[in-house]
Amino acid sequence: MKLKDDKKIVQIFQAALKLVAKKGLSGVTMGDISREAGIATGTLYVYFKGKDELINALFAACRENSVQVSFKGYNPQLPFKPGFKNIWLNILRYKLQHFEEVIFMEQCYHSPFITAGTREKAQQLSAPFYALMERGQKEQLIKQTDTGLLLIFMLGAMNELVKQTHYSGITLNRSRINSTFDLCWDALKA
Amino acid sequence: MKLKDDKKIVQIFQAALKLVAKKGLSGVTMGDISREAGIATGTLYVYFKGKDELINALFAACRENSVQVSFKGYNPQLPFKPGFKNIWLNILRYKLQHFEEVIFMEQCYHSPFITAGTREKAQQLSAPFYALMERGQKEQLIKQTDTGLLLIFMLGAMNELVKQTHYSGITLNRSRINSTFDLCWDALKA
DNA sequence: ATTGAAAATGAATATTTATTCGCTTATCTT
DNA sequence: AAGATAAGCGAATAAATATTCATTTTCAAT
Repeated sequence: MKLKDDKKIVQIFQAALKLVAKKGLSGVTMGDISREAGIATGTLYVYFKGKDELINALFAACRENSVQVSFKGYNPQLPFKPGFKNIWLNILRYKLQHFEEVIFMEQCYHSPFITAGTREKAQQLSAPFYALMERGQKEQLIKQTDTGLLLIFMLGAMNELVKQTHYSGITLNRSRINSTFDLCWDALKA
Repeated sequence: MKLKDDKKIVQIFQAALKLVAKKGLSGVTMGDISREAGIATGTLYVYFKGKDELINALFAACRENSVQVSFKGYNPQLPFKPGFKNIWLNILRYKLQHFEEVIFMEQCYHSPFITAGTREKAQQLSAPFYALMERGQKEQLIKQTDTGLLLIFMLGAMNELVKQTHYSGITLNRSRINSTFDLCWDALKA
């Protein structure tokens, strides 16, 4: 009995991400994915029931991964602002290093592939972000505006930053990253 | 001699926008579009060479329209901040009222449909936005950070705001809109 | 009213793409 | 080492989709 290879799933996911970032969700076929992953088309169907399942699985994996990485090194005992910056940097770094995931997630949101269930689960993973904002409000450090609004503002700006960085070839050196954090902090701070 | 009907092009565009916002670019077929527009599939090919041309034309039309609307009522003689808020509100209102275009543009960016030429032309239309930021900097009212960065920040946040507003059913009443403007202004102000 | 040129139609065709399946190859168990 | 079980293959098939085209309808000019 040979076992399904986890490494191969990673290969498939990476192939799909690369292709979607390059050509968009609508431009990517199962044939493209298998070729890019270096396996036969039929093999895709050993790992996933079909295209839908593949896309949903990838979507869920990306989401889980990104949330998990965001809070790496966060210690609620320490003061708010450095902790917040830590998370902000985690997110930005993640998005920069996983640009393809950013694009993939964006393209998926309005696709017929992602099921309500998958979407739901993704949403639930946002809870820690809300909690973070509430802490900042409790400590009177950030504005008493709806936390959803604050998060949208912060994450939307970051997303666009990452995308435009890629297109326009701006390099995000440390100084530019700090400038951007300052924009964000000035926006949110009480 | 019967003439091609401009109203029909609008119908086609609106059908395409509606469907893309609902199902994503990858979920929309020429058949869907013609059905939604209330015309025969073959008629689409009277107006456009094919799907590519249709998508590119719609992309260009959306972009031109949105830029044009953004500067409505802007008078460079008047002080910067109210002028800036005027434009900011124009953009926000436009995006809220034309949610489908927001989604369509987003989905297009990484699709194989949009040609380099179309993309180029869209980019050129950004010039007035850069000029606006430069004015604010000259008057020492906003941060001396790279204008591209400032714009990305502002527009990215708005885009996400509009999207999340639709999903989560937040209603953007006047007070909430003003809160969001304050976030934006605090971010940019010197 | 008649006519001609263009628009509109939608069934038929061509093309693309997802999925299946009979077969081969690899790996685990005994 | 042999047998069994599952992975891997890719050509063949099925399904979905774009595009064409022979025909009909519309409408402005005469």
